[in-house]
Amino acid sequence: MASSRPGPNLSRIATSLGVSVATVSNALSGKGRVSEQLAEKIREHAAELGYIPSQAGRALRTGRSGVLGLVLPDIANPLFPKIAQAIEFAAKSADYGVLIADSRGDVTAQTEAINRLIERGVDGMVVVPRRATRISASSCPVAVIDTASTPGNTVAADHWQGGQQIAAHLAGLGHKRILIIGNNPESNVQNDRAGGIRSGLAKGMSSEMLWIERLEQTAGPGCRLGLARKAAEGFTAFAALSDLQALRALTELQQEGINVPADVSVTGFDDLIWSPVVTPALTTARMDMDRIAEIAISALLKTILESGTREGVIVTAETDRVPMQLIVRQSSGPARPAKENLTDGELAT
Amino acid sequence: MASSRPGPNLSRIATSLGVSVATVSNALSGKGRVSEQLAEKIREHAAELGYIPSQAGRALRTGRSGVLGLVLPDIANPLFPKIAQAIEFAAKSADYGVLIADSRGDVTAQTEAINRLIERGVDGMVVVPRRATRISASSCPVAVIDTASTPGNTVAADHWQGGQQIAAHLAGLGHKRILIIGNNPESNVQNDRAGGIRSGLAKGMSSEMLWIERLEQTAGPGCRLGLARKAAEGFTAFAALSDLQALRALTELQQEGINVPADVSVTGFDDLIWSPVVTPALTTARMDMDRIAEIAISALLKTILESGTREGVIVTAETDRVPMQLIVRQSSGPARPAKENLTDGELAT
DNA sequence: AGAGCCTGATTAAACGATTAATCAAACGCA
DNA sequence: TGCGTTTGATTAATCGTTTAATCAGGCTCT
Repeated sequence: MASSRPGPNLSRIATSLGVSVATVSNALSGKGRVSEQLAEKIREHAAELGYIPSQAGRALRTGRSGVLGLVLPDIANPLFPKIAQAIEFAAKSADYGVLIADSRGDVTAQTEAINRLIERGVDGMVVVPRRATRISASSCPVAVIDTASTPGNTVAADHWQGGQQIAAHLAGLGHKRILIIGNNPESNVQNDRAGGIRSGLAKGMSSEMLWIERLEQTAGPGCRLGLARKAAEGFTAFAALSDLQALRALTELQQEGINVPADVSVTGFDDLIWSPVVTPALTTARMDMDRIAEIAISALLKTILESGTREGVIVTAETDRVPMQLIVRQSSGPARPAKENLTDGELAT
Repeated sequence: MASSRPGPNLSRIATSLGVSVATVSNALSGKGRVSEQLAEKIREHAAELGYIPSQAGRALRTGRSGVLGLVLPDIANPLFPKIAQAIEFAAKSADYGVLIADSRGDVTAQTEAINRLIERGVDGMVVVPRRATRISASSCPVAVIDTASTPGNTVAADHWQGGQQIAAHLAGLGHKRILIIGNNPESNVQNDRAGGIRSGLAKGMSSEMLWIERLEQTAGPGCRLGLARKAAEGFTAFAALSDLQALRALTELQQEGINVPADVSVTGFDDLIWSPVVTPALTTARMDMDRIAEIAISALLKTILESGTREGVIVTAETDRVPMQLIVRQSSGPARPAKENLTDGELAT
C-alpha cells in the first residue's frame, strides 16, 4: 500500500557507491565540498539509474514547493490560452510548475481559488483579477496582471498606449467619427484602452462609446448592436476593445451588407486566435504576453528567493507596463469621403 | 532562511492541547481510534488556529502528491479553456490540484512535458494528445482524451455521432451538396467528425472534402478558401469540422456578398466562445466537456487509489464516448431551391 | 615538531504528516 | 479474582532531502 516511489533515491545511490547521502546530495546540487572526481562519478551513476529527486522530500525540507499558482477570472476567457502558455513557459524556465485555479463564478470563487492554491503550498501566485476586484495579499507573494490603472498591478500590457496606437492608425486613414465598442464599463482594462483611444484622437476627430453589456440588459444577449445605423449616421470606424467584440461588429456589419474595409473600418485588441483567419483579417493591437509573463514570474521569484519568510506581498516590477504592438491587417482602410456617407445615411434612414 | 511555513502544524496543535501528534492526526482524518469528545475538541482547536496540513509532509509519507497533470497539444488551442476548466473542476471536487504542461512545438515537446509532470510527482495525468501521437504509458496512470478511433483513448466526445447530427440537421433543411471543411487530415478527431457527417447523409445527398492546411501549403496561410465558387457550383451547406473553420468560412462568404443562411448554410463544431455572438450565430455541435472531464478524472482516480504501485497504465472508463449536442442557431437554414443556385452559378462563372 | 588551516568526507538533525505497534486502563465474564 | 477483550491514547519509525556541525587527515608555516 505504501506505494513507495519506483525510482532510486539519494540513499540508494549512496549505498550503491559506498558514500554517504549527504555527499550525494552535495555532489548533485554542487553545494557542499566534494572532490570533482567523486562528484563526477556520482552524477554519472545518478543519471545511469535515472534518479529523479523527490519534490515532496525537498519541499518538506526546504519549505518551498517549486510550484506557482495561476488564478484566472474566467478560465473560459479567450485570452486564457496565451496567458497560461506564457506563464507556464516562463515558470518552467525557472524550474517551477504551474497549478491552475479557475475562479469561475463570483468574487468569492476567486478567494476560494486563491485559498486552494495556498493550501496546496504554492510558493507564489500570478493573479489575473476579476473585474473591479482588489487582491488582498494572502500568505504568499502575489503578482497581479491587469492594467496600469489597477491599484496593486504588478505588470501588464500598456493598454492605454495600445489605444493610442489604434487611434493614430485610424487618424492616419482619415477617419473622423469613431465608435468605441466595449463590453463592460467596470473593466479597468477596457477603460484604459478606451481612454487611450480617446487621448490619441487627432484634431477634428470625435468618438462615442457603446457598452455591449448595457445594451444586452434591455435587448437581450446576442442582440444586434445597431451598427448599420451608426454607419449611416456617419461613423466610419468601429474600434472594439477586444477582438471578440470586433468579431461581433465585423460579422454584424457584413450581414447588413456593409463592406469592411471599403465602407467602414473595424479594429480590435488582443490578436486572438481567429483574428488572422477571418475575412477581412482583423487589424488589432497585440500584447506581448511572453514578456509580461517573464516579468511577472521573475518579480515573483525574486521576492520568493529573497524573503525567506513567506509573507503575503504583492510584488512589484521595474517595468509595470509592456508596449502593445499594432498589427495592421485588412479590416481597416481609408475612410470614405464624408459626402458618400451622407448619401448612405439618407438611404438608410 | 529556512522559511518554515507560517501556520500551525500537527505538533503545535498537539502540545497546545496536551495530546500526541498521532491523536491529532487521527482525529482530523477520522482514521484511528479517538473518543468523539476529544476529536471534536481537536477539530475545533485546529479550525481556530487555521490549521492547513502540509502537502509536502503528507506527500512524503503517503507517496501521493494529490496533484494531477494536464497535458495539452497546444495550449493556445481555443478549446483549451473549456477543457482546463472542466478538468480543474472535476479534480478539485476530489481534492486534487491540476498542474499544466504545454507541449507547444513538436512531438518531443509532448514527451518532455509529460516527463516534467512526472518529475513533479503527479499522481496521474490527463493527456489530450497531439495529432497522430500515441501516448506511451509512463510511470503513472494516464487518461487520454481524444476520440474513439484513437487507440488507447480513455474517453472523449462522440465526434462521429456529432457529425451525424450535423448531417441529419442539414438533411432536414433540404441540403443536397455539402462541403466539409477541415483543417488537418491527420487529426483523428476531424476524421471522425467528417466520417460521421458522411455516414449521416440522406439519400440523394453528396459531400466533398476541403482540407485547409493542404490548400494553404500552396496558396499561403490565411488565403481565401474559394467558397464563393463552391457556392456557385451548387454547394448549399458548408460543414466545418471546428468553429474556427466555420468562422473563417462564414466571414469569407459574407465578404463575397453571399448571405448566410439565406443563400447557404454554415455549421461548425465545439460551440466556441464566439459562436453565439457572431452574426449570424453559428449552428454547431457541442461536446459535454464537464462530463468528459468527470469521467476521465474518476477513471484516473480509481486507478490511482486501487493500484498502490505507481504503474504506468492508460486507464479505461466504462463509457468511452459522450454524446454531442446539436445547437441550432441562425447560420443554418433551408436550402435554396436548385434552380436559383443555377442562376447564381451562371452569374458567378 | 606542534599549532593552525584547508580539504573532503560523514553524522545527525530537522521538515510535517501518517501509521503500525505498543501500552495502560477499564470492562466483561466465568 | 483473574484472564481476555475492547477502548483510547501514545511511541516511534518512516518517507527523501537538505544542511549545519563535526571529524579525520594532510598540508603549511613558524
